Amino acid sequence: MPYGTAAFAAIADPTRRQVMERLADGPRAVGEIAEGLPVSRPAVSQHLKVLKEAGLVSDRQDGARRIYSIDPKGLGAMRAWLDRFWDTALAAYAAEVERTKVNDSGEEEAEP
Amino acid sequence: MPYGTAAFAAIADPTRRQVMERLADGPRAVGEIAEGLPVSRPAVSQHLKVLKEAGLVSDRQDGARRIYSIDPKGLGAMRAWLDRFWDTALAAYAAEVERTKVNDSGEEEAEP
DNA sequence: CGTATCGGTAAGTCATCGCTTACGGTAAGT
DNA sequence: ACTTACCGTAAGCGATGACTTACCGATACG
Repeated sequence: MPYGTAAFAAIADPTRRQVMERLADGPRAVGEIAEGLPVSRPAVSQHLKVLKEAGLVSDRQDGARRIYSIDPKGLGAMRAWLDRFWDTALAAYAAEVERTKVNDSGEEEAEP
Repeated sequence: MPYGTAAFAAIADPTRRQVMERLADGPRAVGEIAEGLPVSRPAVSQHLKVLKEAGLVSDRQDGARRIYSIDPKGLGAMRAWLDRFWDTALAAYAAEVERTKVNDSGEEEAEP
């Protein structure tokens, strides 16, 4: 799975997650996204480039401005990975809880 | 949300995701996890420390060995964040698709 | 007891990342 | 055409991170 790798690395950065949350409200231009963020506008541009290459956002030209939107494709890949993982992990955890519960019930094996 | 931050940073690393996938099959000792991975055993120990602090794994002592298991708590936090985000993002995307479709249908505004 | 296995920690190195300032190129307004 | 707004890119810097080898405490085993 060489695709989802970029997405996970992309959302690892807090600033990038802030950008994503702003985009969740709807499409925004770069300047609007950068306004209020604690970093400069060029930094936001670089973050948007990373997010785009990860398949998490898409962009469209609108005159002199550039509008960025969420691209559900990348998000879907991440969710798929998590879900595939989630099932087996939960099963293993349930089995582990069961095992621990048996041991806690007062069984000992060798040394009294 | 200062909690999920650590989890996202943790699974951003490919080696750490490999560790998680091995743990998905069931609890494992450190040596077993490290075997076959392209990094040294101390490196795996450091990765496990990060995963533990992120709430993604938990550990239990078994004699001289230390058994690690998946902790669904951290995974749940990530899923929650993604899901909360997923809904609004999809809605925004649907609206955006609608908007684009209207423009694609052959409307022009000013310059012929 | 002595010896071996298991695994966490310390110290140091090398690459990568996120940020800044400076610049250039395109589109819109006058 | 001149100017202004908008935004991507280049260059450089400081910080963080992943890895290695070396070391050490703790637990089983003879």
